Amino acid sequence: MKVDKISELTTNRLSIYLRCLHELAAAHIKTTSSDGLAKRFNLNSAQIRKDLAYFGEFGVRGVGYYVESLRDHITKILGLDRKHRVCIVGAGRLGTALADYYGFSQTNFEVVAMFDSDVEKIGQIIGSLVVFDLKQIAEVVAKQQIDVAVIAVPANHAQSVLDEIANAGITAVLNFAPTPLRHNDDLKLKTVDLTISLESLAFFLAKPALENGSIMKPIEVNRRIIN
Amino acid sequence: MKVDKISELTTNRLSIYLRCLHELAAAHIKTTSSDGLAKRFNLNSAQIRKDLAYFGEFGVRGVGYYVESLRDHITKILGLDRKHRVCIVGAGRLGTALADYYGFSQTNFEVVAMFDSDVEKIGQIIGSLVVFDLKQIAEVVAKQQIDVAVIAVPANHAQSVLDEIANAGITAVLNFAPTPLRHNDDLKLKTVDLTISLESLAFFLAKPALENGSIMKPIEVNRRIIN
DNA sequence: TTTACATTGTGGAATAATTCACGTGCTATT
DNA sequence: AATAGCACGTGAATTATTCCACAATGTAAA
Repeated sequence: MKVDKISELTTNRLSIYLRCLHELAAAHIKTTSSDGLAKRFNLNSAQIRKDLAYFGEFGVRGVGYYVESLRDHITKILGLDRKHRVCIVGAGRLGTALADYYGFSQTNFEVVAMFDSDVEKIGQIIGSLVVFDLKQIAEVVAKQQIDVAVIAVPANHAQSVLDEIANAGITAVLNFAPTPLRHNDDLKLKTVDLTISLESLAFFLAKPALENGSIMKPIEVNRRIIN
Repeated sequence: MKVDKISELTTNRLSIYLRCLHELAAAHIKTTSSDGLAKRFNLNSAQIRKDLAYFGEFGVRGVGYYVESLRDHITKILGLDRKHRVCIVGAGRLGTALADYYGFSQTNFEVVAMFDSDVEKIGQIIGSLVVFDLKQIAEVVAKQQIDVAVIAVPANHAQSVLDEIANAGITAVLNFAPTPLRHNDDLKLKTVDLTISLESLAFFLAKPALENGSIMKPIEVNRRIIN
């Protein structure tokens, strides 16, 4: 199959498939099928086959996919076959919570440094990490070979923090500050905006019940997993 | 304009516009235009006009949009003109960080209760909140008039927690557990999956540099804000 | 009042994403 | 070895989303 660019929707789904494959492998299940996976996630099976086919022919007709083999392929595709070294900028509540977020260590991400500009916080020890002065970021990033940064500072500081991160040579950033950020094209910025998520719930609550279908429709289990 | 269903992409953008309108209003700016907004977010101006037009004709031709009036309209559309009462299930690191997350209080969301099943945590005081036993959720939700729940428990407990939340009558849930969850159609579930976000960064880092365009292209400022 | 100008609201084109549907190739059984 | 059955891989159809382009409609100035 030929494609110029892989959609982020596709790579997001690969993450989901991968997690499922880990579970199947742990349960000693040897093979699975696009249909089997699709049912778990309430996705279309053709979509799963297509997502995978962008990267190669991993399946066997009449059989499906070998769980361990597919898991290894996706792991490689997503670049999870090597360790990623992460720093967190912002040693507040959110930053410290993220510092020992289980999900990070789960998949080859390791938080190796924290930064802050607040003199009260610099030097503090959080978990097993010392909080560095943000001014030192370039040197620490170089020495520690950090390749991913997390922004966990208030919105009004996020742009300058991002600039410093970019300056330090980091090209992959996960941002929790609810604000638009400017950046060069060679830096990948992923923003997790909790405010938007919350407000989309509020919109749902604001809609008249009829529109939501909660009154008219009979009880029904929905297996939708991706919002 | 006539539409059956508003896309979530549209409502997410409304949140973004709203935040910007708050800033403009704070700066005493009276009017703005779809083009002015579009430039801030690197969006197409027609898209902004269309997003707004789904809900009414808020603009004035030749002038643009009155900042305060548009802000008020969007606030109402998103259901942010009334308080939402939030509970957080899971009093671990993430849950407690979320409990006093500034962004919540920013837009009419108030965290009014926390729950956990761990006897060590029940009864603890976090900020100004006591951690309740999850078993009590139905009665607390009713008494406190809670309408939004946040799931901040490990993935393996998330499904049963969601079931209890749904049972308690809550219909809007923000989920941080990285796992697919089953639910009825009359419940709105929004999942924030940090693992997927991280892995999409890893994919970017894994791609050969040429594909990313970092070598071939001249320096250029990208104003992209939505990933 | 007329004219010049700015910006909306929107039909329709273009692009992107999902789903259908079917030929292909592999396995298993007889 | 032949046949049946299953599930992949993928071109084509459908659906969703974004963007273009322009008539409509407002303001402001002469």
